[in-house]
Amino acid sequence: MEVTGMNQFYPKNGRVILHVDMNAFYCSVHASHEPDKYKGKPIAVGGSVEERRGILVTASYECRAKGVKATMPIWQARKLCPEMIVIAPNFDLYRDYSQRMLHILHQFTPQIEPASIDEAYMDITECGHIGTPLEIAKRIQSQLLQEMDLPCSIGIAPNKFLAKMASDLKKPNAINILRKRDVSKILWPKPVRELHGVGKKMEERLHKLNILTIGDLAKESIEHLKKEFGKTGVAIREHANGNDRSIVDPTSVYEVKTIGNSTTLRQDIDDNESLKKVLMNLADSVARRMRKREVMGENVQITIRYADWKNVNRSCMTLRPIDSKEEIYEYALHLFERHWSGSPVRLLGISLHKLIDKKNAFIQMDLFSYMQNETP
DNA sequence: TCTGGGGTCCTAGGACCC
DNA sequence: TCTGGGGTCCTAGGACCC
Repeated sequence: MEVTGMNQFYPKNGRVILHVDMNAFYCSVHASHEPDKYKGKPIAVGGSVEERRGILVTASYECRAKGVKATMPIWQARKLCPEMIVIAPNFDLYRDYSQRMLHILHQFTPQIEPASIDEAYMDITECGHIGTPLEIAKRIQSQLLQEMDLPCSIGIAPNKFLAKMASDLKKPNAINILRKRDVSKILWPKPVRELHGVGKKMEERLHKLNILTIGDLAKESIEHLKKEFGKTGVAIREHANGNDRSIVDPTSVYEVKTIGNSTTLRQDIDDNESLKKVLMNLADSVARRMRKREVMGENVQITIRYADWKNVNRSCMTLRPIDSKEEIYEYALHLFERHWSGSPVRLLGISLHKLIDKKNAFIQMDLFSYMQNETP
C-alpha cells in the first residue's frame, strides 16, 4: 500500500482513528478456548432458550459460506448446514476475552473507546513515534492473532464513522484505509442500507424518496432530510459525506444508562403465578448486576411481549433510588398487574433507568429522610 | 417450527412551572 | 379574566446496533 507515514496520511490538524472489529467474535473465542474441539469447524453460537425458539447470535465463516447468518432461527440454519455445531453462549468467557483484547490495545495508546464487547475505537493521532497508522494496525492485528488466536479487521480513517465503515468494508482479517477524499469513489456508489445507522425501516423510507445510494443521500438537501427525518436525517447525511466530529472517549464505557434483563418463555404463558415467578427471577438478576456496578435506579420499566410480538413497555419513577431485588420486584409487579391484558405472554423484561452512582444515591436518600422528618 | 437479549438514541405528547 | 411561550420532566413507542 502507498501509505508510508502519518504526515502523508493526515496532513494537518487531522486525527487518525482506528476501528478494531473482531471477526465472528463469540465463535472465535470458543475456537481459541478449546481449539481441539472447535478450531476450523462449522460452529455457531446461540440458543439460550430451548432450541425450538432459539436463534444464532454468531456464525463462524465456515457456516456463513453455506448461507448461515447471525439472528437466523437455529432450525433454519440447520437446514442449510446440517453439520453445524451449536454452542451455548458463555458471556463470562467473552467478557474475559474482551478484557484481554482491550489490554493489548492499551499497549499502544490509552485513547481507547470500547464500542461493544468485540469492537473498539482508538485515537492514534499522537502515536506517530510508534509507527505509521498502517504499521500500528498491522502490529495490533498480529498481536491479537498470536497472543489470543483471534482474527480482526481494522479500519483506518480520519474519524470514527469512516473508521467503522472501513472495517466493515473488508472482512475477515483485513486492514482497510478510508480517506475523506475517497468517500465519493468508495462509499457513494453503495446502497444506502450499507451506511451504519440506516436500518430496514429507514431504507424503505429513503427508497420512497428515490434515495437509493449513499451518494444520493449525501447530495440530498439538508432541509428536505430534516423535514422528513428530523435530527437523524441531518446526521446520516453528514455521515454519507464522510463527516463525523465525535471524539474517542475512553470514559464513555463507565457511564451505563440502563441495566435490564429479559427472557423469552419456553411457551407462551397466561398463568399469573408463573409470570410472577419469572418477574421475581428477573428482578433478582437485575439487582445483582446493579450491585456489581454499584449503581441504583430511579425508574423501573417492564416489557411485555405478547404471542403476536406486540411489545408493551410501561415505566414509573421510584420514590427513591433502589437496587434491591424486593423493591425492583415490587415496582415491576405493580406495573405488570396494572397493564397486563391477560393474554398469553411470550417475553418478560425488567430494566432500570435513570441510574446513579450508589454514593450519590445515599446523599439523595439522606436528603429524602431529612425531608420526611423535618417537613410537617 | 419464524424471529434472543443486551443496549443507545430520538420523537412526541402532556403535565407542570414560571 | 379564558389566555402566551419557554423549559423541563415523565411516559410510551420505535429504530437501530452488536
